[in-house]
Amino acid sequence: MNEKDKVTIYDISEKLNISAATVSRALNDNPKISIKTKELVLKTAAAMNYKQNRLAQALKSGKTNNVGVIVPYIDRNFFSSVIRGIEEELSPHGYHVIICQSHEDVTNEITQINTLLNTQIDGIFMSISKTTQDTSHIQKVLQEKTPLIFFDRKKDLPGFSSVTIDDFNGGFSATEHLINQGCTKIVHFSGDLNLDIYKNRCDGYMAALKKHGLPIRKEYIIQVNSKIESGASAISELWELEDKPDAIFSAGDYAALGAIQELKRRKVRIPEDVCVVGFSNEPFTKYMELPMSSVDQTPLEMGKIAAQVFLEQVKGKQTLTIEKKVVLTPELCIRDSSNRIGKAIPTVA
Amino acid sequence: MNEKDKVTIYDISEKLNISAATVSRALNDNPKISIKTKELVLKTAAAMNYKQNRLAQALKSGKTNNVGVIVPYIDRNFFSSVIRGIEEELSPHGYHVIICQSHEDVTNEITQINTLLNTQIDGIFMSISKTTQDTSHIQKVLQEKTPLIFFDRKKDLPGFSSVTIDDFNGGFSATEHLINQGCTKIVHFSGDLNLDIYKNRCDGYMAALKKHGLPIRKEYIIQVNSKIESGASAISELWELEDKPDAIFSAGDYAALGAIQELKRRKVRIPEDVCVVGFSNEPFTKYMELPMSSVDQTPLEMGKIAAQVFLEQVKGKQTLTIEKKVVLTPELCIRDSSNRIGKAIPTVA
DNA sequence: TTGTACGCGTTATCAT
DNA sequence: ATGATAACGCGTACAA
Repeated sequence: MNEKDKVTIYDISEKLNISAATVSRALNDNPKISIKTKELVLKTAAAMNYKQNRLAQALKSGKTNNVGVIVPYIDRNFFSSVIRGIEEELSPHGYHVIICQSHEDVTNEITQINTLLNTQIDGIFMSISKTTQDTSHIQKVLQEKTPLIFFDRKKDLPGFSSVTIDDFNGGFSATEHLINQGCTKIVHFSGDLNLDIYKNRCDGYMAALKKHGLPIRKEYIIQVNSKIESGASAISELWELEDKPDAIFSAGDYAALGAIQELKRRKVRIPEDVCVVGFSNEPFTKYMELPMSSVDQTPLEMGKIAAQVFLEQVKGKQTLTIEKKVVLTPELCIRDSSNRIGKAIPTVA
Repeated sequence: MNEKDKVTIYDISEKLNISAATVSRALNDNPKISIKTKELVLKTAAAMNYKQNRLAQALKSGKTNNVGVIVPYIDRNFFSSVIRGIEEELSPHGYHVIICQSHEDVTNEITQINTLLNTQIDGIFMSISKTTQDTSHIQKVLQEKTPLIFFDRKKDLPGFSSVTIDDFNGGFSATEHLINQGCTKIVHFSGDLNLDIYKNRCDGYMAALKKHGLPIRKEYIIQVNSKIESGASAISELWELEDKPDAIFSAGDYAALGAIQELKRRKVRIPEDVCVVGFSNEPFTKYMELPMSSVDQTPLEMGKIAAQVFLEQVKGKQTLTIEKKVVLTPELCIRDSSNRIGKAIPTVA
């Protein structure tokens, strides 16, 4: 009873002395078929261990039921959470999720979009890499009438939907929270300003300062990367200044962590002397020596909503260029690193 | 210049007044073709923005260049790291990685294997769910002559390759390390013993005790899940005992974290009174109040090696049932939570 | 070196 | 209700 070769609808049509077309109809709930033969087909199909070849189906229909997701790195908590959201929303609809990593390199991004297109995926989800400037490779996707949905890191291009968080709001509320804690000299660790998300967080930061009548000081805005060391050395730099800051709002959690480590090394008290707020709400933030405040980007929800946008898009195919921009509100998680309430605020010497 | 419909080899054969076969040959570096026409085809193909339809190719060849990965949850650091390893090793060879989540439920696992098989993937990588007992759905994969490679959580079945870590060794060395710190009353938080990995860690623990002449006490082996609360309540239970332990070796980091939190609440000093070692080396362990010792499972490497095993398997197709078992050695990362000796030494990432 | 013809497994159109 | 046939896009024996 070994089935070495796949059984096709022809095998079963032969066995039943009917045509392959009828078999196909039976398998696809086609109304134009008698219940008798339908049941017969279904039964023997099961008996013969028949499996639909979705490849052939796909070639015929032009739909693969596969989508591609392009992210910088899949093992970054934020991205894997978004992917989880996408997968969980899409798999009940029969879609499979293919993952690609750009390693923050446009070159990879380009080839991945191309090979993804070649495999005839039904849609692409993508967070652009830091090095993506030119967008011609993305524009090309539009011509293939393949839906591409940006999440988190997007480019503002006509014809593309996106799901992002309100990074301006995130930066604004984090900064305002620090002001409410009594901080007035607030430093911002900014990320790569080529990415809108970091630009917006920075804008939000500045807007909050402005609203509260605080000066925007150039030397208080420092470009860092997402490494711990980067945050630490930024602190070293800052502590050379005459006028030392009393708060850090970092656009990333790792830089914030590095800052905290370096501040401790310098015996600076947190949050008494300096408050710190990060961004991303990485899992480690709540388990730190001093649980760190951070802005949560609700990645799971972001993934689910991106998937929903995709589903809408493929359903209502008539409207070719649907363009939907969803903006989620981030959530500020206040923890000990920026919570002075309940702690005695020391008199400044 | 809008190309609404995909251009095929027929379109380009028409334009050049040659046969589609010749075009195909040109595109595939077939030796039986003149350099002239080959270059001509390549040039016009590029000009017409031709893209291979890998779907048709796949249907023809029986190879999709897709592999499936089935894990409980994709946003768990360990799994996303393994997947990263698989992706990075396989993508240079033209493979795409499809991800599936079992949510620790065999039912999902079964349907995922089936749909994956229907889409004609070239291979499956999988870590079984906690609830997987019966393995008939896995056995079926063998008949389809589709390679399936286990990683981390495996079932010992003939015909299947696997890449795992030596969990026995992990449990053994962690326990021995605790003994070397002077601990004699060592508790083990065990995971679900349905999974070999947890059984082996437990066996390693017991072997270390035995080797050093320490008794194996039933009340010192506690079954926990991978939640923080589970570790905390285990401590509460243990602290009811007359004879309180002086060390915890947990088969998971989250339970270990819960234990540490509860111990602190009870003013138990770590590592002076109780040493703690976890398992998995989750990112948060090194950023904790007290950086936690843990056993690293080298997930990235595990993924890469699993991918290599797969590649070998599809290359040397002649040998049908190759069965390769790779066992990696885990790495004990000693940090403050179990380091009574050089306490001042800061832990390296 | 190039062209012809067929098949991969399905589904859809047209007859019957 | 069912059957024959074409077509999806490609690769490849076989023939020329």
